[in-house]
Amino acid sequence: MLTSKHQHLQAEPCPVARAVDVIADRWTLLVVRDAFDGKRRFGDFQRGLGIARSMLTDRLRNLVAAGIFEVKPASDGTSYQEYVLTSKGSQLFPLIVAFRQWGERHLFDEGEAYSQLLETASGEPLELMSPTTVNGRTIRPEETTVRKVR
Amino acid sequence: MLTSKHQHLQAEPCPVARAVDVIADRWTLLVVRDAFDGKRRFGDFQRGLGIARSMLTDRLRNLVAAGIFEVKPASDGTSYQEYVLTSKGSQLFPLIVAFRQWGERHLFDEGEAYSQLLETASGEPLELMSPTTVNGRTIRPEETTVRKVR
DNA sequence: CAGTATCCCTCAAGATACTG
DNA sequence: CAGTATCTTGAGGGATACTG
Repeated sequence: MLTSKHQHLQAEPCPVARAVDVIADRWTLLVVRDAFDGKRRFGDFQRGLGIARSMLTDRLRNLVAAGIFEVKPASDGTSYQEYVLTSKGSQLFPLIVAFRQWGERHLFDEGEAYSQLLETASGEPLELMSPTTVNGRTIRPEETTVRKVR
Repeated sequence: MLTSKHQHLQAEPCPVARAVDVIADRWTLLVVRDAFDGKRRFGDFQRGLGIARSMLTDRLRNLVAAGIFEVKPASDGTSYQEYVLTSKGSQLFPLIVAFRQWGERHLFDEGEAYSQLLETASGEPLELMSPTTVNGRTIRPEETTVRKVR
């Protein structure tokens, strides 16, 4: 059996540390990205990513164990399985969008083509996400504090 | 010299893939988190994270090379350096907040304590970030499409 | 204090072959 | 097609010692 990750961060009181421990792995994040893009089958992920089969097996297992994917019987009647996002998994959408928006802004040359995320109905790109106060005002990092433990 | 990362994703047209390639590494993300928490010195990061010195050297080097940190002379007059977020680095704030908010909601038991991010002035936690259309309406993953290349 | 230089060991990762 | 099993390589990562 392939090993899972270190896990030592799961005892941390910082939610960032725990979240990083669960999903901040290159293959894991790309699998989740593809799931938001509608992929569900082992072969869909495997071909799209060019990931080694054993790696994909490992990542899918971890994602299911983490409650991010759930396994369902294949919708086409074959005896295989589909990996679909749970509610917990779907709530990773803002995280994937945050990766995307930062990448769009900072990792492409002027005029260089990139794949874009659009609102299907309007064809418009999304608004740039930013943290806001409860009143809806955009907040800058310097205006925030971490309260150590609650 | 310690090696940098694979880099093969930097040719990808998907901004998520490129961004993942640059920053989706456990230590890298925790260093950036600490930078938002005000840390600037090698020793600050090292003690806070318990990271091996050589690992920290490698991560800081990569972060500077990626334009996320810039090196400045120490503000206390010593001959050492400080690592401060550039504008590009500061724009990772929504990403870190996305990790935090997902972690808060899904990786702590009911009533379990966690370190919280607050608006300093009001003491209030931030609003839950979510992707919106240009009109400000919250959008769900199923309402979006990736347009392959532009 | 802020790094650099080694050493060493585990594990991540790909390649390949096999199975129901 | 959807995995599992095995093998090998090299990178990730910690520990320790050294340097300006």
